[in-house]
Amino acid sequence: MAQQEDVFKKLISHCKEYGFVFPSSEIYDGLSAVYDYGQMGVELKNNIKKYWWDSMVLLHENIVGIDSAIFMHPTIWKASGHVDAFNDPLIDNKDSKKRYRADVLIEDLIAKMDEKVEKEVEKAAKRFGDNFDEALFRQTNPRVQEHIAKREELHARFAKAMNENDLAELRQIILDYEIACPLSGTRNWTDVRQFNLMFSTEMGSTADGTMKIYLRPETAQGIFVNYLNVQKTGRMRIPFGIAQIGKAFRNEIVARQFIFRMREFEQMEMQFFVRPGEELKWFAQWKETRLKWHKALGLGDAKYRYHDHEKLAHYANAATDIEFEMPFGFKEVEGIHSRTNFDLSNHEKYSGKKLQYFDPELNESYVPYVIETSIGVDRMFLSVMAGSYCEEQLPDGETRVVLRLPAALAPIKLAVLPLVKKDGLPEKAREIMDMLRFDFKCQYDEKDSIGKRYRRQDAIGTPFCVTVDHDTLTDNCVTIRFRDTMEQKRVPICELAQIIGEQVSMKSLLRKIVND
RNA sequence: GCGAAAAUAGCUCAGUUGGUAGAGCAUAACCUUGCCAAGGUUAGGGUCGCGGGUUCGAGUCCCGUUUUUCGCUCCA
Repeated sequence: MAQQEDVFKKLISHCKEYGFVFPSSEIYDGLSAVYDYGQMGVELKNNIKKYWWDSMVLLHENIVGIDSAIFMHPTIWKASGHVDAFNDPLIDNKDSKKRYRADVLIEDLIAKMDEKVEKEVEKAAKRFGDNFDEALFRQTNPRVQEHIAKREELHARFAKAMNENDLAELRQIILDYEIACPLSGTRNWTDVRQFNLMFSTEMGSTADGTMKIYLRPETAQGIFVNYLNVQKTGRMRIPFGIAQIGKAFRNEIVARQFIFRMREFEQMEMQFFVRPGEELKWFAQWKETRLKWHKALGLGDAKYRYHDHEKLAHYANAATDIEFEMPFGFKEVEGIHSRTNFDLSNHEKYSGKKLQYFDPELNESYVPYVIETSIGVDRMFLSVMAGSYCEEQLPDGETRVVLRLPAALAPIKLAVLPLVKKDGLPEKAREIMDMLRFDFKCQYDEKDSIGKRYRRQDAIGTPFCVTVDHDTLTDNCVTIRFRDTMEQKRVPICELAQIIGEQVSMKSLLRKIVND
């Protein structure tokens, strides 16, 4: 474990040192759990997105993409259940370190007070037997009256505090009524805090005409609210899917572990609309398809596993994660959920619009069921980096740091290196650059010894180095050096585009998914 | 959120009982070599995370704060 933490630290340093990931706002001490992608990182990230996008919309006739806005009508988040699920006033007991909903603690106390009244009534009923006038007893008994008064006082105070969202008052109630933690028994409470996992802002520039809106906590809803638009204008027939890549925002209580859990993150989601009753069949199929997509990268099949959910979210009837072995253990990279018709039927309810699909084969209308595949781009990025980072012991005793990135994802596809920076070799190298730059992201380097330059390219995962030497000027051949094996091969310049093209194209990855 | 540890150059780290900041690598220039990181000369780069305090004097001691990592907690 200590060794694994070590690898993780090295990976974070490597990301910074070679321009993959920087802490956000670094010159201002950074912003907690926010990161920026650098010049290498953005290329890798874009390539990951392209691999996913092509695997969805290129390989499936019945999947199309959209790009919906981050701002959405606020009612959408009521319909999706996000507003209700995360609007609770929470309080922590410092001794037991347990977190409670402040309103529930107080409601429990009120319930206890009610019980006391009922007990008094029960006792009196036993004592007086048949002659007992319960209503009269409740109205006149001083002890009952005392309980009820106390209860009413608390209830009024509580209701007012909840109404005004007065968190300090909620805490004061807990202190005044000496509510103790059920676990530790102490009254050592933190402040009451409102935890809303959605970021909010205001739309409209004048003070009175504003509307509270949220930054979307998932991209899925943008697909749901557009599903009929797409279905009708694209003449889609069930089953069909809609794919989307975009930013989402969650105000996590604890955001940590580098780019693994961030408050601003990017999702690649595909919602697949199916007939009711067929959802579990499709769920199983997508589970398989998605794992194949991951494994095609060649980072090692043993690094992936499924994690089936036992506790299901409010919208799901089946769910599984694809986990990747990060330096800090197996962690979720992608979720595959059978979301039933929860979202669409709720949007019907809240919007008042029919969101049904007419199935010409069954000759009936229904609200489709949905299978969701949802993958975090940043987590995927981290898994690719972690799976590629390698400190290799060479036969001569040297250590080589090499990023064994899948060639199709590598930020730089090839480096063009003149063996010496004189005798016309740089000019020849530039010629080769000019020839290949339209097809591949190339880098030119003439500084330092050739070995050093190879290692620099290894560190950023460049799969090919092309070296121009004195013979090149006469025979028009160059040495191509392969990152993973360090092997070298002499090839004619005119063959370079083909040799490299085969290896670095997305096609080579996509074919693996289709053929296997 | 609670607890622990840490923060000094782009990276990894030294820095003595408190006395005005160093190395290696990296970066840039020139010379040299030329197929797997290690030659020479030179240069740039740090208000030691930030803010207070103690002191004649703080990178060093004290307090607060920010950020990061780890453990709990949370994660629709």
